[in-house]
Amino acid sequence: MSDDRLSRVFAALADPTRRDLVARLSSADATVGELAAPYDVSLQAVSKHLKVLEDAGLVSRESRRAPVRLEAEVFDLMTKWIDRYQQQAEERYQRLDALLAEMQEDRPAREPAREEDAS
Amino acid sequence: MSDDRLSRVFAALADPTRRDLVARLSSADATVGELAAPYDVSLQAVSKHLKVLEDAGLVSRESRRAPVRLEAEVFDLMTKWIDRYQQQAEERYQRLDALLAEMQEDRPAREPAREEDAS
DNA sequence: AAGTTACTCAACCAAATGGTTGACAACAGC
DNA sequence: GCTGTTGTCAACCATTTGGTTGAGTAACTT
Repeated sequence: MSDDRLSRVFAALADPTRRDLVARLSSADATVGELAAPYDVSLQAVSKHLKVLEDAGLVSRESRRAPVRLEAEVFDLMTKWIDRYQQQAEERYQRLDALLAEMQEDRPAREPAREEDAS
Repeated sequence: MSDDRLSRVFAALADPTRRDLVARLSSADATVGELAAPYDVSLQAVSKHLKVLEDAGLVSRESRRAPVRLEAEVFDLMTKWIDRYQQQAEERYQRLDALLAEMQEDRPAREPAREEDAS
């Protein structure tokens, strides 16, 4: 895995267990033990998942046994990236639509309607 | 990796090369060869990256040599997930702030100011 | 101070990932 | 209908990932 910030955040959220941890932490802070309880994997496995989330900056803790807290600001990193390219793509499709519409308008003028095209 | 849709999308975007492909495709459709040109990895590697993006529903093609097209709607999947938990977390923090503010107001009434606290 | 509880570290394992090279398939152009 | 170009498939390799178990550390409790 690449180690840049955005890559770590996306990679962290690519795992359904970790997404579920984030979902639960959005309702309430919780300790590692509390977080681990619902899953049928070992506590160590959940501890590792939390480390991945922590390395991505998605969660934090003040000390070992302190409740884990969601760092929701990191979401902005993602939404900014997404919005940028989504917007760019949509603008492009709008221009394409406009172009097609323009071609539709122009054609009858340049190539007058035949019988089949007439209303 | 889990095979649910959201996992595939996040995993696909966890790689910087694939994010760059998406970024470039947001400006213009392009063939596999065109997309591969700027990178110093093999064409096969880029072809694999595109397959990952395609399996995630992020890009599509009409035929093998046709230009690759970005499917920007998939971004909505992510933003919906993100927004939901970001919003939930933020509301919770607002309630926490409100609670703290309330406690600040209440304390002087319940526990009258001692000398040190007085203005 | 000692014991329990809560968590992490370390070593290991199987499977997935990102890359390679070589052979193959499919489509344009002559 | 060949031929060259474009892209994919297959096999392989090193590294990473997500899981395990066992041992260790750190912090409450008494």
